[in-house]
Amino acid sequence: MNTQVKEIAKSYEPKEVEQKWYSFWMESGFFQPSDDASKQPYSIVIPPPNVTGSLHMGHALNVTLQDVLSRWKRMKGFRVLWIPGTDHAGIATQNVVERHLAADGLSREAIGRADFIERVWQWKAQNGGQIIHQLKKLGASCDWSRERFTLDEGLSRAVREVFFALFDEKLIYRSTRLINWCPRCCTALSDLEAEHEDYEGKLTYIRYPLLDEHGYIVVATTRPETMLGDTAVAVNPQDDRYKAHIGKLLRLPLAGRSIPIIADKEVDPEFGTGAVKVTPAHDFNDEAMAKRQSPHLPFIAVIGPDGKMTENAGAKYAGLDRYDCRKAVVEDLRDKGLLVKEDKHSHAVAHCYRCRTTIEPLPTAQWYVDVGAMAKDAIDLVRDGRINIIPEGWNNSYFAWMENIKDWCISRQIWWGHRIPVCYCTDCNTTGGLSHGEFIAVKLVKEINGVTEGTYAALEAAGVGHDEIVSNAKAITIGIEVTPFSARHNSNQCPQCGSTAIIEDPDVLDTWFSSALWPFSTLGWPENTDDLREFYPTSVLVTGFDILFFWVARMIMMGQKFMKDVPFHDVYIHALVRDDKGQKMSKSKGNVVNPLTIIEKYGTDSFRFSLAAFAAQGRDIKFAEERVEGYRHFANKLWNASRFIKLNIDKIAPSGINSMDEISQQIRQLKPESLTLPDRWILNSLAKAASNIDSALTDYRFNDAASAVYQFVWHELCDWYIELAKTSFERNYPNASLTLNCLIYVLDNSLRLLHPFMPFITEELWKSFPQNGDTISLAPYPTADNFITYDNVSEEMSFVSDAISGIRSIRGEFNIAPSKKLKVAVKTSGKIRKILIDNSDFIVDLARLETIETGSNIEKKPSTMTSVKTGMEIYVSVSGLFDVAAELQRLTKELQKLGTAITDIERKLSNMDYMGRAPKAVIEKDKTKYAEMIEKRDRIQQNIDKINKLDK
RNA sequence: GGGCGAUUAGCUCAGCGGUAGAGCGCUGCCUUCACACGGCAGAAGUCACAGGUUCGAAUCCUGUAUCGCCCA
Repeated sequence: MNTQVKEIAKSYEPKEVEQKWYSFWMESGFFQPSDDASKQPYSIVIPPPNVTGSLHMGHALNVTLQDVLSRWKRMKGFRVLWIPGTDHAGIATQNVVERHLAADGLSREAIGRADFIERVWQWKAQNGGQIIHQLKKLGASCDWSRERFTLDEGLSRAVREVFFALFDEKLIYRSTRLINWCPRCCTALSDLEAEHEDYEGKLTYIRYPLLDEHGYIVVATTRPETMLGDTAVAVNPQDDRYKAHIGKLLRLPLAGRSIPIIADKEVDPEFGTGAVKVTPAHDFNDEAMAKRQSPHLPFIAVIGPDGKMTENAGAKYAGLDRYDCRKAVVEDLRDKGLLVKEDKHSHAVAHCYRCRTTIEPLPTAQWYVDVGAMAKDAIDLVRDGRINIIPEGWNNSYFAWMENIKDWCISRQIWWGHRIPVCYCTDCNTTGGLSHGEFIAVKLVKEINGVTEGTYAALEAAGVGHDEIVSNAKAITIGIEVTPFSARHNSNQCPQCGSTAIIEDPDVLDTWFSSALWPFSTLGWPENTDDLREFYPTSVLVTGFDILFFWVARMIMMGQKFMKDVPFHDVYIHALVRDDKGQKMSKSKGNVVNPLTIIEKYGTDSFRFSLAAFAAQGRDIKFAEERVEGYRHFANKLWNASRFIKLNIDKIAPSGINSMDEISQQIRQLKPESLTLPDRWILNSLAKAASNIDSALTDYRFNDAASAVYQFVWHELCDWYIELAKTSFERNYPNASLTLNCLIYVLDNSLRLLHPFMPFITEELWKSFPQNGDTISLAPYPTADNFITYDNVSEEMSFVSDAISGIRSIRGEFNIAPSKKLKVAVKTSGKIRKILIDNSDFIVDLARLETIETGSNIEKKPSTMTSVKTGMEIYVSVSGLFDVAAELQRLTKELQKLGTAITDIERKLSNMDYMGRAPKAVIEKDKTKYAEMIEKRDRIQQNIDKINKLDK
């Protein structure tokens, strides 16, 4: 088949190319897994980006790496399925929509739950597609026909199924204890969602007077306002200062009640005064301490869910914001002479990961998952190597977290999310014999029959009916006394008493609960689908370490629990992308680099290639824009290499060329002697590069793969082979068309090697040559065993390139213009001489020579410059340019360099320990090197002697 | 407080027992018929510091310093 090649522009312009090919790939369905069942499956689920999100550097890196893997495996003949999707991001999305409502003077309470949810869906329909669109801009080869959303019908079903199963096993339970509460989002958070940050605060020292005697005990606290909820002061039982006071009573200042002095071994005598106030309702340590006492200390909550002081704080403080209250308490203590001092004190404070508000630990009833047994299995899976974490340095973090895991708080007091599928009967009685209605607190959106809030029972008594309560409630709080029942079979009727006065649990599940099911819910579970059978477990999960616990650990637990198998075999954990100074990118710092801006400036391929090249294991990425620019140059280089080839097709094969596939066939069948030395050399180099790249990708060494392909394309193909090919073409060698074919073949393979990193430019170039395939994205990926290799080529080529480099060095160091043709004589003999003669055209052209002569009896002539290489002495004569002093300086410097190396190696070789203990191969290598260096040194010395004799 | 990681050329980073590497930047020469988003040549590093293990350490071990992260 003979086909003309299209014209090609002088530089690469990414924009239209990218749009064109992405549409083509999508329309052709190349991203959907092949239906050839004989192919091995390879599957990845995307870490679902937040539906409110827009593309940031972290997504870009994450998605690029997954795309590299997907495209690479697809080309290697796997049935690749990469599932995309987004998560509903409960708190974040709800916050966004609430902000919109606030702008219109509305609130979610004002419009009610059903309306609000409807509005969130509308918002999602309008804005939720942004991140997906941006992933496509990156070139992500996801199967978009399988795109999922954590709140879609199928995934919601999976969530309910898992909930019911765990509930029935009693692994999901409801309990009242301290939780991390965000007073702004007004919801409970899991431990992971409370982020600790160091904060420069104060340590306040307060006197607590003894009740029955004179004197007082001084306690130190970072939160003076919580003293209003103190129910004890604790000291270490070994602390001699306080031993005598244990068991006595104190009068709690401001509040006036009496509280005991207790002993607890966890009290650190070094902290503050060694006596600490105990506020069980507002501090996790104090809660634990309270529960260690027998009987338990009372819990007095003085701060409410809104972050304001409650009635328990006393009339004076009730209603104050917790921070205003802090000031008031300190002032009042000062007035009473009970404030000792305030010291500066740095300590960690927990913040809401969504809104940065300071967390308030509050005792509330929440739903939990008992993760103990699942965590144990999840630890074993990694320990046994059934799941590999790469790089393995993360194993320890994983184990440490898993081994100390606490039960997972999964209920959130928000509206957007998977509603917790349990119900409560308002008519049944508690174990204590009271009506459930007594323990259900309701706030109504409006006044009905004169009431706006109260217990369910009280509202009923006021004549507000069940339906009226439910449809007008803006908040319902279900007491822990009320027995829940699973909504699996029936949510309209109480299974105990048959009553239809049923209240649904008002809370929704933590978004991560649905994310934890992602690897199997996206494949169709709980249906036993073809996808599920085919693609579970998935092959690899690619993610950042920041969600190792949030997400990865929980997927492992849920996958093993419900699929009885790992969710993925490998977990590749990549770095965080920081700014060029190593700072975490954040909006508040204003150092965010927008990936889309970079893409706009440099093209998607350059950007992707940069990210892959940056992705060395076990280290954060400092994003340096100059590197992206460098890789844009690389894209342009590749473009122009293709351009060169095409221009030469017109010259060498004016009637057209065969397809790339046919050329491949032909190259493989060629006899070595029909090819030039450079032809054979580049084919060998290609084989080596392909092997390095493929094995780097196998090990997730993306940066090594990227630099190997860069090195090959630029420094072997472009710098050497294309230059050498020009000789064949310009001198009209009879086998010039074979060299042309070699070039096309090497380019074809280079494009395929590069495709996973730079999908657009490679498709554009590949499709501009005649070939049999529809798309490079399904062309076979080159691996070492695809190639014929030739013996001794690398050594033979090294003599040619040494000669060229030697002459170029002289030209460079003496600033001789490239246009000045040089006369060169090379003293050499035997095999090396033959190689130089056979390839002298290449040397003449690349070193820009007028003449070259070789021989064993060549003698240095006066005023010639010398380069000594292995097996040859090169003499360059340029009349009028010779500078004795400069030449002597140059050679002497080289001699000195060599001298140091020789001394080092002599020391080694004369060291009996080294000779006795080092491996033989190492010694042999050193000996050979030594002999070569000595020989080279002697010849340089001889040349210096000659200059001294001839030119002085 | 516990743990992890980093410290290599001006900058960003590879290398992780056998003679220090890349990209960018820098210097000189060159607008040579693919590419100036280019070519050729060149300069540039006590591999944080101090000990130790080893025939041999940037690489392994111990400690110190600085920076960063995670967990409490």
